[in-house]
Amino acid sequence: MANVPDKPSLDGLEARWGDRWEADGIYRYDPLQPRERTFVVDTPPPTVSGAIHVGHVMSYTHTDVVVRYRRMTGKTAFYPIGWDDNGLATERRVQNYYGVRCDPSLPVDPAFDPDAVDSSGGAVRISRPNFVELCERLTAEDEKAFEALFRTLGLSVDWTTLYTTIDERSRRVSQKGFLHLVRRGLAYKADAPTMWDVDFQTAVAQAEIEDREIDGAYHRVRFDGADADGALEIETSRPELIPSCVALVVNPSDERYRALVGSNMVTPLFGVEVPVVAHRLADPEKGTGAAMICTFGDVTDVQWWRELQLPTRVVMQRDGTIAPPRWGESGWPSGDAARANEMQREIAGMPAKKARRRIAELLGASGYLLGEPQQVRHVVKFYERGERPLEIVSTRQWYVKQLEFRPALLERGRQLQWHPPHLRARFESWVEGLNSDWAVSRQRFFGVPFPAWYRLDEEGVEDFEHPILADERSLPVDPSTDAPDGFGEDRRGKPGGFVGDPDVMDTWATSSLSPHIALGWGSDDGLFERLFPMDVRPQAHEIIRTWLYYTVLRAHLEQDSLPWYHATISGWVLDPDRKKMSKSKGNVLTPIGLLEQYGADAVRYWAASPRLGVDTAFKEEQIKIGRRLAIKILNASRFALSLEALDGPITQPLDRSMLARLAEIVAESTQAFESWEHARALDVTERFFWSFTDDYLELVKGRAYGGHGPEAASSAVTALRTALSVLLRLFAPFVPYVTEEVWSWWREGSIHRASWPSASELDTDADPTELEVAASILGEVRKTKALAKRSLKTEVRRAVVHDTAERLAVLDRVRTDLVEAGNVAALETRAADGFSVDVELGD
RNA sequence: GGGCGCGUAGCUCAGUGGGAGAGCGCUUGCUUCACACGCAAGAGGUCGCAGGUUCAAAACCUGCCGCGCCCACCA
Repeated sequence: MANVPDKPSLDGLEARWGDRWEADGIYRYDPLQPRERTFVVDTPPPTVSGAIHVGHVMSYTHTDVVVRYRRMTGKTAFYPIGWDDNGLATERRVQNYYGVRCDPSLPVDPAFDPDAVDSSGGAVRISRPNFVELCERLTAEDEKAFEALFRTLGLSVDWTTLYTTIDERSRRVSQKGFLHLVRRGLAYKADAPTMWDVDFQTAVAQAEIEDREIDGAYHRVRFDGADADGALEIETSRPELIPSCVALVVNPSDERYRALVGSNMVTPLFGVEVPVVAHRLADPEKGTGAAMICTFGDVTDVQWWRELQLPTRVVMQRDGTIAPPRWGESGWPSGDAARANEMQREIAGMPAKKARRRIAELLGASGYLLGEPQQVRHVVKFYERGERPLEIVSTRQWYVKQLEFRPALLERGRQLQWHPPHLRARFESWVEGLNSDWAVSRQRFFGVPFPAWYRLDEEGVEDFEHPILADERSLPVDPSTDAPDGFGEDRRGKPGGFVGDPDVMDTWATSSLSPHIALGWGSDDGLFERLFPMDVRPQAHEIIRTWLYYTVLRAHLEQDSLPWYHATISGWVLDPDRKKMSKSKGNVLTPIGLLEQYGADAVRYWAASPRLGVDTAFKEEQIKIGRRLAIKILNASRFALSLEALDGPITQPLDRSMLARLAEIVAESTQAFESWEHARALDVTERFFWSFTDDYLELVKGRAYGGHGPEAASSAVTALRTALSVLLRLFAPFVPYVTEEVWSWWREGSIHRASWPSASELDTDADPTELEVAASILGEVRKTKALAKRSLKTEVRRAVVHDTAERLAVLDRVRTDLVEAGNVAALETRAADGFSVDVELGD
């Protein structure tokens, strides 16, 4: 009946079964199934410009295991796949890979050859179309690598659903979502201070900011009173911003300065009169208790500037250098405008760091710097992909409202079922800490453009207050090449004509619509309406504040709903020293070699072992164990399937007992999966499996070969095959290749479309005790042989089992198997309170 | 400063009211007719510390110590 190979092997299973599954459409979504029989996953589209590492393997395996389980319970899976290729991550990779920079002012070079770029003299500037072409070219290559990995790993995604975050569907959905927000007043354009990366020269959002500790220096600086009496000392790490100082601030309760509040002081070097103001956020404990307010040094400055309605005097330019004098001889509200301009010329064009040193010298020379600058390590905000501290500059950006929805979003967080539950706290602390609306426009190139244009008045000045929005039916549009309705392309850039919005969306503005993209929101096949909200969002914990948060926000605003019912959060894979893997540390482990060396099942076994939410140190040993398991499955199956005896009724107590125990395992595994605890499901199955091979198989081996007659043999064989069928299915979500291979030896169809085992297939009337008693006695016999350094074949002349009457009665039912497996000549029993076995070995 | 999590054998981790566990590693054996990519066995732990609750605590409570992360602050 079974077609069992002589030398079963794991080699080549990935390619063989991968092709077969694809050809047979095993993992294809079935749109005819009703929603309740569909399992819908918001698969993370990985950032293809990033390194493939073992963390991907772990988190994607976690999801795949769960999907495979659901599929076997009779559901069809909508398990899409996408690539996140849009955005700054790709641009940065293209810049480094080809040695280029995008310069939108350059015309297209039709003859541009990326392979001929000579960047030895610094990055080569190329046009925007040429740059975007390179982005597309490189991401296409990166996507191939990811697809190869995901296919080898055996992810059961439906490859017909493939999308990328820059493709036409994603652009259409992103633009449609944006237009809805604008029309409902939930997105708006504003000119306001924004966090700004001076190298990438783009706005960034709060979610993309990280703190880093860097070297700095506190400078103690004296401000003289405007009326010649009184002076105020402040401490600042950014003296180069003195020209943009608009006020000094103290705490209203600070007795030391109370008298000065309301008076004016004069900025050193620049001679500008600024008021002393009081505000609760001024901390008397910090520095001198008095601080200067600049436009803008940090977010507190912005808050002071806004709440105290201070003037604006910006000196920091978008490229991170100090602006040249721009207020003219009379423009400075300074007692000595000529000197102020002279001072600014001293630092104009310098990057902040250099200007800081120069200003410190000038302050020192004129006696305003008190003591030496004090070197400190301090924490500064950086764009997560950036290299220099963020500046705050005033720019016109699109924003999505979020501040006013904080209470509603917290409630959404409570409705969502988190696995593990405690990670909801991260979501909550993020929502509670939001300090501004979402700055969603980026001054970049490889992204989804805003479907908006601006009219030019007769002077050619843009009317930002009244954007022309694209018609939803025309999406996606590119306002840099498409003209708005009612305008010909010849009106572009002309007075009385229009210009396109030059910006692109934050990549999260697209990714936050991943359920909408995957389900084809806005297309008329009804898929979105049927399957939204999805069942589960799987992801890693570091992007709770970005991807998870933004997706919840968008679904709340657009659908007044959660985007999914569950969120499963995988931990990180740490390096063996428990350090986070990162490119800069050079400790990133790529899984490709591991997959080649150990096989996909082994790697998946390792990946599925940690629970959700737990960071785990990488251990190659765990992968070897996975391989050992896969090989064991192969060999145990070969044994069970190559026995000659025919199937027959399961009559023997040991056989029934084993199946009864297996029924418990089925129940435990099922319950674990239903509780989203895949690791426990694997653990209970694996634990049983090893005792199955070590104890049960050994106990019935002689009988199965026919040593006690055909009926006893067929009972064993049938029990073995019944158990094998169940075990293979319990293992199938974790090790899909080896289980499919074995299944194919004796069963029709794919195991991955077989039904999840149920206790009703097994003997639930029997008692698992027989197996347990037999195994424990066999263990004692083995121990005696091992301690005597004898072969396990050694005959036992006499074994005396001491145990309770109940257990001795149980023993009696499995006596034959036990005697055979232990090679026991005489097995005697004695009633006793506790369990022990006296073993007398033969010669 | 606020929050979350963790601390169990050399290592990686499971166990959440009643016997201190698994795998790896180590040690010692065993060519046993599914498997030497194997099998069997052994050694190894005051369950971070202190107090409390309980007949009973690794588990529950309180405090402390250590580690990691998140948020906030960051003059």
